[in-house]
Amino acid sequence: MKDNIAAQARGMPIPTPDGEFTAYYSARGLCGLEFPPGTRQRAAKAGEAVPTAQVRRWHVAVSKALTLALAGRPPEKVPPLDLSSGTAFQQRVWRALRQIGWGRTKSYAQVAEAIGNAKAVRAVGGACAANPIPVFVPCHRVLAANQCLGGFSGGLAWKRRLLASEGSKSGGASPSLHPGP
DNA sequence: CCCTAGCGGTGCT
DNA sequence: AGCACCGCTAGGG
Repeated sequence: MKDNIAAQARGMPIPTPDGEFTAYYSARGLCGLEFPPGTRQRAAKAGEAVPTAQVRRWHVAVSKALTLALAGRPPEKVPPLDLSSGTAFQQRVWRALRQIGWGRTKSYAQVAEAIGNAKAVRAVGGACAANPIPVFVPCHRVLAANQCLGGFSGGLAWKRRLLASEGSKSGGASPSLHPGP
């Protein structure tokens, strides 16, 4: 899969009230999103697309959608996501994650069941950790079985933040969770 | 509360 | 091939 253009690994900034995110694009769409620096962040996949007119258009849409999401309003339309970097298993998980609606949550076990591999619970966690596009691929909507937070590669503070913006209770039922930083 | 065993995918040797 | 990670879970001290 190399509809490679100029192999330009440049990220494009998205200023938000919560800090500056960085977005990466391929020829197929958004392929990576980084949280603002400061806390833990993931190593985003490098984008390969030069900022064509289309990429710029995507970027505007992504920026708008992200800002909306952070403001607690579900983005109505999101640009195409390029998830081709993942393994077959990861892509299956990510697709399942995208079906979890705004404000809803699932456990890792439920996601495993949803992809028809009920025992691959822990592997689902691994796939979530490898998610290149947080927020839009809502890995933050996956909680531990006891409604505890579970983990989050971008830092649990972000997971809480995202859940809060969706009106989800992040383990509110069971206060005895091991929080994070 | 803590500990353990079993689980599946991934990435490194 | 093997092996050591893990954003897990269920079951027992």
